[in-house]
Amino acid sequence: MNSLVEENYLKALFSLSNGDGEVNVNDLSKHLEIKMPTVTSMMKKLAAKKLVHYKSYKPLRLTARGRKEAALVIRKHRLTEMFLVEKMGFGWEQVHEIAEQIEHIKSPIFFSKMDELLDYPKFDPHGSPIPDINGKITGKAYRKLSECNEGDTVKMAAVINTSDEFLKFLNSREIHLGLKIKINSVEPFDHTMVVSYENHLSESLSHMVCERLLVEKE
Amino acid sequence: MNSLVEENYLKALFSLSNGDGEVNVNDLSKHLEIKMPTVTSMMKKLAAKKLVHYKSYKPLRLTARGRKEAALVIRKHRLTEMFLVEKMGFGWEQVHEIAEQIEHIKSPIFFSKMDELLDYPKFDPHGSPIPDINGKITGKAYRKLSECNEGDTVKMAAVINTSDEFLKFLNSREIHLGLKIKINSVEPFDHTMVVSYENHLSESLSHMVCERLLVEKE
DNA sequence: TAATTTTGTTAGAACACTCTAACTTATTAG
DNA sequence: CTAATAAGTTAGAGTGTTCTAACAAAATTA
Ligand SMILES: [Mn+2]
Ligand SMILES: [Mn+2]
Ligand SMILES: [Mn+2]
Ligand SMILES: [Mn+2]
Repeated sequence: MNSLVEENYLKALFSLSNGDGEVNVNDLSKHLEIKMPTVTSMMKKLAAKKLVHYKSYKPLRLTARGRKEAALVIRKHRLTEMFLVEKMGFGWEQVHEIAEQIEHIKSPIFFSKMDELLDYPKFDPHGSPIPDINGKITGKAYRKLSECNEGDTVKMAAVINTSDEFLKFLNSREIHLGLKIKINSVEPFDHTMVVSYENHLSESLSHMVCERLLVEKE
Repeated sequence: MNSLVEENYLKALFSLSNGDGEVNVNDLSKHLEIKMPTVTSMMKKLAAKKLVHYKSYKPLRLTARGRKEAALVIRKHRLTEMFLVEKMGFGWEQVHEIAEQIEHIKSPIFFSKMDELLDYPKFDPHGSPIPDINGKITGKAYRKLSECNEGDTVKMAAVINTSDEFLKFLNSREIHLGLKIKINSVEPFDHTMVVSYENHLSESLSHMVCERLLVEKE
């Protein structure tokens, strides 16, 4: 059984893993806001538990077991977020902090009950895929809104790096998952996009914003 | 802000407090399954935080602040149990262990949302009163079934010291809160009661069981 | 009352997790 | 290719929570 602290390290390792699955101590340290020596010693501990491949001065990699256990924590996090939104009436900008705590509850039945009540959801309220009970993730490859072109019509599929303020901004513009957005024009200078959707006929979205919106082509 | 561990000590102190509000280190130690020296040092820490009155070799007493903070943890515990039963479909024998963990979640809005969704419940699934947001408890004085007499008809109001096995036993006899029970006879030798209710015309309940059932006189 | 048992405290240590300071290895810039 | 910078490690310490061993006080028994 992993501790709350270990679970948070595993989750961070997982989400910082790119294509090659490598993570730098430094990046992990910054992401968790925990100093590098502390991270190093925790990596040795997780290596002893066969959850991380650790070699001095080399990038970190989760083992297959580590990846699975990380995915199961992420599963609990995302199921919780979905439950909070769908069954308790929270806004999508309110649920991350609560899920950050509830993901550590030790009670398989608690999460399987959530799963059942939600009718086995595939995505969390921010559009991120919910890993299955074996830790397998079946994620679609969405594209960033910022990479789309003038004239495209796209559908909102997910948001990246979901901070409170960003989600509140989206709320203020009535941007939500499933929304159909038409790209009217792209400013060549700063990549600001002018888009229209529903009763918003001309809304400007900065490049920062468009980088954080994942969409599907129609 | 109290830690998870401190919250568990406060809760234990509260529930071990009798009329005079005094608790022995030894009883607390046994209740928490934590050795006495550890308890002593935690009591000094809680005393430094003005949550406990501590004098060497004297019984422990919660301060007014300590009592309030304990009641607020118990509030979170009981709200959670009620939510798990009423909104998630758990049995009353399943919820205590989960609530033991969720009571430590730091998120006022999470618990106030539960309270709202449950329409401000006054009792938990075991009949224990839920303290209000100020830590005030308005508990009725029920009586033990074991103290009632032959011929009495009573209504199930609460269960004491709710263990898994005990609640499963009650389930197996279809005994639940609100149930009307008639006492047919009391065995003078061992105080076993023969009772009837609903479609159970003659059910024997040992003294141990009757000691743990709280009832209201009709 | 005196001996014994129970209850409670002190001292010292261990484990989990965190930090700063100092050092080493790897990467980047000139 | 060196010099400077960035990344990573080691050593040593601190906080929170727990333990065992030894001792002291209080309560109980004889
Ligand atoms: Mn989240
Ligand atoms: Mn977390
Ligand atoms: Mn309970
Ligand atoms: Mn608890």
